[in-house]
Amino acid sequence: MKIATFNVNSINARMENLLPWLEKVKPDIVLLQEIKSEDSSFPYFDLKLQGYEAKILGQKSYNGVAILSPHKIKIIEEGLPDFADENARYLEALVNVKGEDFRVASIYLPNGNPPYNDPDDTSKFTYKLKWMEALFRHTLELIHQPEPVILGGDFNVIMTDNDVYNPELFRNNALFRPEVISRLKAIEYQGWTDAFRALYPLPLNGYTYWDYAGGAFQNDTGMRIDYLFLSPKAADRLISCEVDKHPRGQSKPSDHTALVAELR
DNA sequence: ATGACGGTAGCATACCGA
Repeated sequence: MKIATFNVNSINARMENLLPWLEKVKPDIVLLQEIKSEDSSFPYFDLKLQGYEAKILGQKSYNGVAILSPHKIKIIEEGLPDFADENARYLEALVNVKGEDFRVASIYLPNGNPPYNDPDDTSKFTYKLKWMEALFRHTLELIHQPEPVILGGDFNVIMTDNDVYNPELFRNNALFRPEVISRLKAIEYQGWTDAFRALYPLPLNGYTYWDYAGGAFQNDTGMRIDYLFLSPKAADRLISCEVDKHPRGQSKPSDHTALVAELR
């Protein structure tokens, strides 16, 4: 069973990049973030031609998450339970792969940095912390589910100094603040396994994002902010987990790339 | 110190992003 997470930074702008990647990698489940589209503009037909059914929690212009699979997808949650959110950032489903149910969530955690025109505005950071606390409460339930559970997405958190090309430059950034790192660690401590780090200990670079500006991809000045977290039943079956840098090097790429794991 | 670069809405430029 192959599962991937990929922040595509607009699905409609990314189809020429995404479709060849699906064709080559053939994942059983794909968790997408930042689709930046709603039902009326989502490319259901072109994905179906590639063999993929799609379920989405859409939003115009910003955010939006989706789950793709050639197998049957049953939506369980649209948005985090018991959390009023005006943004489309959480979608949970059961996907039946070859007779077995997997519970998966596509997560687009808030960025949390202030708008450029108002650096003292902390409202986005407060929202990020609240969002993480709501996620903590829900993952506490999820880890006890009978199916293997995979949480995947763009978590917008840099966990350690080894996960960013220049830690000092980001020390005060909302992706790297101690309040945010401690909240993601608290979720991990519930018993989730960071699939990439379980197989590739520090300090190996597992960057999943490189800024469009300044030749960041060519210079490998990136950060590791996309994750696949596995419940114990899923972690016991982990075979591989790789950052697939290929789509990031193609024309018209997303600024993120895909993270792919295989479970036996 | 700042911006780079890219997407969307909608038609000039503002907002968002990591």
